[in-house]
Order: sequence, then C-alpha cells, then structure tokens
Amino acid sequence: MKKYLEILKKCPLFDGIGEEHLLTMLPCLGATVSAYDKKYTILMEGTAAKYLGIVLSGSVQTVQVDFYGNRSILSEMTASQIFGEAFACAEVSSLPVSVIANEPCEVMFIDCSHILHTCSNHCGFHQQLIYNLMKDLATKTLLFHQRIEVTSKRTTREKLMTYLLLQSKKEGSRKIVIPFDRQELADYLEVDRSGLSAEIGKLKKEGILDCDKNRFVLL
Amino acid sequence: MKKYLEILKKCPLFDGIGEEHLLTMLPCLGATVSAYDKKYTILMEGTAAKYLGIVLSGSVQTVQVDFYGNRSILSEMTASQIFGEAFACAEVSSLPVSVIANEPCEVMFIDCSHILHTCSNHCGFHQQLIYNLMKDLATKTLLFHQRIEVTSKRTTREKLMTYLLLQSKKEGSRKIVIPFDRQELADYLEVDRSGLSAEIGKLKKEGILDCDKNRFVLL
DNA sequence: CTCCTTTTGTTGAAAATTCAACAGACTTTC
DNA sequence: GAAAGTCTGTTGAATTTTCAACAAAAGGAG
Repeated sequence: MKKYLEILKKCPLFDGIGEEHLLTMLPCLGATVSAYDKKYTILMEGTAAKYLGIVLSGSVQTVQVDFYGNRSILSEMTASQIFGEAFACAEVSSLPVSVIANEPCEVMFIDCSHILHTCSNHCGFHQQLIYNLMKDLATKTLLFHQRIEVTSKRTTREKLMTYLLLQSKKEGSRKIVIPFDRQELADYLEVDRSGLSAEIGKLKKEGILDCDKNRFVLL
Repeated sequence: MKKYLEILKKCPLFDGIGEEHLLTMLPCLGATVSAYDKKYTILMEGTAAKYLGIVLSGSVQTVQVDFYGNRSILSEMTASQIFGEAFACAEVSSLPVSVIANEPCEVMFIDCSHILHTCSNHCGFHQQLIYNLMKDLATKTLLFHQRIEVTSKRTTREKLMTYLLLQSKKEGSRKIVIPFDRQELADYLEVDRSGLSAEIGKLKKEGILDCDKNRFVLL
C-alpha cells in the first residue's frame, strides 16, 4: 500500500489523518486494490453497492445507460477522488449507475460498512472518516447542482457555454482543458454529438471561442 | 419548541436521538423558527449559506432561476425534511439556489457550524448529528441521480413517463399524486409547459395514462 | 353569487434537436 | 509504413421543442 501513500494523503476521505495512521488503518478497513484496462466496467449498474472506490491512478466515469442505449455521463473522477460513496453510504441494495475506466487505472476499494458500522472505539479516526464522508458528499451535491445548472439549459449552445464558463471560473483561466472527447461531452451535456460539433463550429466562426480538440479558449 | 416535537422526531437529522435530549439540544444548536407565506423566498440565491432548514409544516422548493428567468425546480421538501444542508456543510460562501415557500410554512433553522465545529465532547450526540447528516446527504445524492435519469431523456414524453414510473415504483402504486402543478412539473422535467400539457393529452388519448389535475394513473 | 386571478389546454409558426450517413483526420496495431 | 479502427465535422430531412397568444376552466375574494 505504501506506494499509494501520496495519492491517499490527498484523498478527502483521509483528511486530518496522519500518514502513519493511514497505513495502519487500511487493513482494518479491508482495503483492496485492483487495476483495470480502459473501458472496463468497474462497477455494474444493478449490482451490490457495498464498496466505495478511491482512484489511485488514471480516471473513471460514472455513467447511466438507459433502455435504448443512450448514455449519460454523470461525473468523472481522477486520482485521489472517491466514487460510489453515496450509494454505499445510503446502503442501497443495487447501484443505479455504472462506473467505467476512462483510461487504464488503479482503484482502491473499501467496504463502506467498515466505516459506517464498526464499533466507534475501535479506531480513534472512525469519527473523522464519517465527518470526511459527510464533507465529501456535501461537495458532490454541489457538483450535481452545477451539472443541473448546465443541463437545464434548453439549447446546445447555452449548455456548452454554461459548462465552459463554469469550468473557466473554476480554473481561473479562459483556457480550459476538458476531460471529455466530443461524444463524452455530448453525453455529459445531454445533447446530440453532431449537433454539438456543429454548434462548436458556429461559435468559432462567431469569434466567441477557440477550440482545438479538448482545449477550449473563451474569447 | 415542544409543539414541533413530533415533526422533529421524524427528521433524519435527529435519528437515534431521544426526545428528551432533542429538546435540550435545540438551544445549544441555536435553533430558531420562522413562518412564511406562500411564494416567499426563504433563502435567496447568492446569500450566505450558514443555515440548514427543517420544514416543520407546509412545503418548500429549491429552485434555480437563470439569467433569462427560466426556472428549474430541483427538489421539494415537506414536513420533517431538511434543506440547505449540502451548502452549509460544504461551507460555500454563497447559495447556488433559492428556497421558496411552496405553501404557507414554518421552518426551523440551525446554524450548521454548531454541528460541524463545536467541540465534539460538548454533547454526546454531536457525532450522531454528523452521522445523520452524512446519511441524509447520501440519500439526497440518490434523489439527484433519479432526477438526472428523468431529465436526461430527450423528449417530453420520455421525461414524463420516466418520472411517473419512478414515482409509481416509489409509492408502490399505479396511482400517483404529484406535488407539482403543470408549470412546476414542466420546470422539474425541464420542458415547455404547453408542450407538456399537449403530451399529457396525447398519452390520455392513447390510453397510456389517466390524469386529473395532479393525480395520475398509469394504465 | 359574481368578479378577478390563476391555471390549464390548444393552436400554429418558428427554431432547435435528433438522426443517419458519410468523408476526412487522427490513432493504433501489426 | 500500411491497414484498420476511431473520432470529428458536415449535411439534409424528419421530428420535437419552444414560443406567443388565446380561450376555457378552476379557484379565491369580497
């Protein structure tokens, strides 16, 4: 586990926990590590939701795919970020989303019941973990609000611009590198890919933005 | 505060806390109660996000209104449910949503910093409150996923049917009473009101559902 | 009961999205 | 380096949504 220490120290789940304690804590939590190839389905919709995952390297996406095969990308997590925690903490019986490897990645799994239900004296940091989960979930809720602010717009142009402006504000720069290719961006914005490409073309012509692949510049 | 005891006992924030402790705890938390008329803006977008609210009577909605006046309804809370907790827990400086009174209502406010930052030995139930907040936020995240499952559909018909089927499953009945009027349902589904009315009309004609005001029956 | 306000359903036209198909650019693999 | 596969931009037609306007229905106030 030691090789992942630098990543884990940045994980919001372990805020306020010294690295010496972190390493002794991991076995108690039943932490395991797995590696996945790109596109691999790490957690499948409909299966049990016992574990939360921590991205150690690479990145993962949470996606919903409906009856007709339409995909929605809900979020993307990179190194030291958590996924699946909401479902494990809410103790639902089956996952409402899938989690897939966006690129080759390594993931640490922790059985959430070890955090939620273990005797609270077993480990002095137990309460800290619950506090950290609470903080993390509050932050994730904010991200959902932002996503809804984006997808609630009625036109492709407005969705794209709202998304880019939010990212720009977050990065503090007019230059934005997005973690999506065109199809993924369309699945995040919930619009048609070809219509999205066309709209990006128009915005370029109008001098509102510049774009090369997944790098955007607001003008 | 005593008159609200029955409501507060059902509030997820106070799970596992006996009523005798609940009453002594409220002053420590700095709880205050206010009443509002229908349509009143209880919390305004852009203002501070220090407090979480508990609905004591009536109901409230969290809404986002964009630059052009388009409204999105994000959620609705009725008696003993919590609102604003995500923003207070995430300690954001300004609210990204407004909360309005959907009908005349009474609300209890608690300064969230009293839960997050008070010395953890001050009150034996402090940890329980944080645990409860964590649970509540996990549940809210699930609701957001459901909402996204609904609004990610591309047509008014699909959005409406997905919403009704989810509600039907939740209630365990083909008969559904929704907490929205037509305009509000449109703002929740993120579609045009008149188009929604037309679509409901078509679905009736096709014998797929029956509908009287805010009562729906799936056939 | 009547008047006034709000809500709902309908309509048609304009605007936007979706869909399918294709060609060029770019990557990856062997 | 060639071939296969993937990603992206473009097109036009069909579908759907949005928008504005209006009238009927329902609800509330006096």
